[in-house]
Amino acid sequence: MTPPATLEDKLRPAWRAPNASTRAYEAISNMIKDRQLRGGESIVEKRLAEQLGVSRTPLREALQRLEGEGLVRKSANQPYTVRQVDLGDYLQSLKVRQILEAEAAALAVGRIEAAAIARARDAVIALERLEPYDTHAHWACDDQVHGLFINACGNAIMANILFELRTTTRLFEIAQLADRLGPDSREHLAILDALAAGNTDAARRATAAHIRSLFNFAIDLIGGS
Amino acid sequence: MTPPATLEDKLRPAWRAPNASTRAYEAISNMIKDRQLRGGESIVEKRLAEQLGVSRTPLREALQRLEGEGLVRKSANQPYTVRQVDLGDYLQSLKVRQILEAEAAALAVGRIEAAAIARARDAVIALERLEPYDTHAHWACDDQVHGLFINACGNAIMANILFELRTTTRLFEIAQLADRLGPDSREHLAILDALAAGNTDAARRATAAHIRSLFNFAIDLIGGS
DNA sequence: TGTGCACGAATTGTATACACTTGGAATGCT
DNA sequence: AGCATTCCAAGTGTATACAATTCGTGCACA
Repeated sequence: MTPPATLEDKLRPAWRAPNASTRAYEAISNMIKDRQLRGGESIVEKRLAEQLGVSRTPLREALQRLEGEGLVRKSANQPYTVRQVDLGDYLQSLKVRQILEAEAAALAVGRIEAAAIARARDAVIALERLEPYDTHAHWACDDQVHGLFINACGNAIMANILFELRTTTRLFEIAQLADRLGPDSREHLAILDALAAGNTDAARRATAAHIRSLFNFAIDLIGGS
Repeated sequence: MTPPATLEDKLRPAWRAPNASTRAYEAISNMIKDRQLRGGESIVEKRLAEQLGVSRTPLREALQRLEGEGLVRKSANQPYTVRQVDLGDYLQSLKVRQILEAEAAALAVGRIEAAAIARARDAVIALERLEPYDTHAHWACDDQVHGLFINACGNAIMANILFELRTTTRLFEIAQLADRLGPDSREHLAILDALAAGNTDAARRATAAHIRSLFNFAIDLIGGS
């Protein structure tokens, strides 16, 4: 019954219908990032499986992958729970990011096309002018800027670690994210400037300063409330 | 049929017979670290499941956990393969370790009991005098020294990342590990000295130097062969 | 009323059957 | 011979049935 290899088949070498466990993985990952599943919430396998239209087997595979990435947690004979990133976790993650991302930015100097930097700069400016403010766009812009030098740092191991760290820091429930629009934009532009100028040390400093700024913002927010 | 909670039950709150997937996980993890499963080797699920006395379901759970830790890899519809850490991966991991572990050592200063440092020092010296040389003991000593400050750095996120990085660097097939006995011992003692002296900067420098030494050792080994 | 225990529904853990995919050997064609 | 095609065996992906565990509920008893 398998149809002979048609032109179409050869045109999509990578896409191919993703299997059930991958579908579940992506769906749950998005549900967590979009806060449809909130931190601390426990996941009932049968219910979620039916909701996603897969059986429990691929669902559990997806959850295990997510556990490896730190998005959910589990202990024996207990249900999976969506990871709750508390202030302590958040600050610790930021500390590691400060160290590693600063170095990634330094390593990326001279390895990024000028056009890519320009595009990121445009995205930052567009975000600032976007009306009304949009959380999703904020994250997307953040991804573009940070991804720019993280992926160009030439160290895939470092890039992977930073990818996961950024995923979990994003889980931290930050109510006043909109207040970060101004600082983020300014600091992102400073990083992009340093990268464009080919200044290794400035890139390192600007990135460290940006993350230190996030750190202080969180402390002020909690401490001052 | 459940027997009433006996004294024994209350005495072992944490041990409890581990479930099948945990057993499989630990068994496979050890098989990989002991090189019973060699890098690049592909894993046939049914065969390994029977070998371990579990069904494929918990076996696959174990493999997924191991994939999250980077010990095995997999692409769709392909068998799991034991991760082969090539020179590039090894050097990249070391680069990240150099940055992070140096910082962990610095953070750990003043947070470790003097007795624990003394014990680690004894272990280093005992290893050097051990006759005949034993690979397993070498790793155990390495774990003790590095674990000492990694676990004391006060940042669980950083500690986890370093734990996994150390696991994968250990996978790199280094034939001449015995040749590292001298340098490792010397450098480990330097780190312990700095920790004992409460010298933050010295701890950072000694740790960075140690990992740089591993880096150069690998390059010389490959380049000079 | 409070405490402990037993029972049971709900949920997680495991085994197994079966569907789908892959890789390769055998086959046929040019 | 060389190349493409077909088919089969081996292996991975998924569903589902069942076993084991957990946790709440209600009862018994002090």
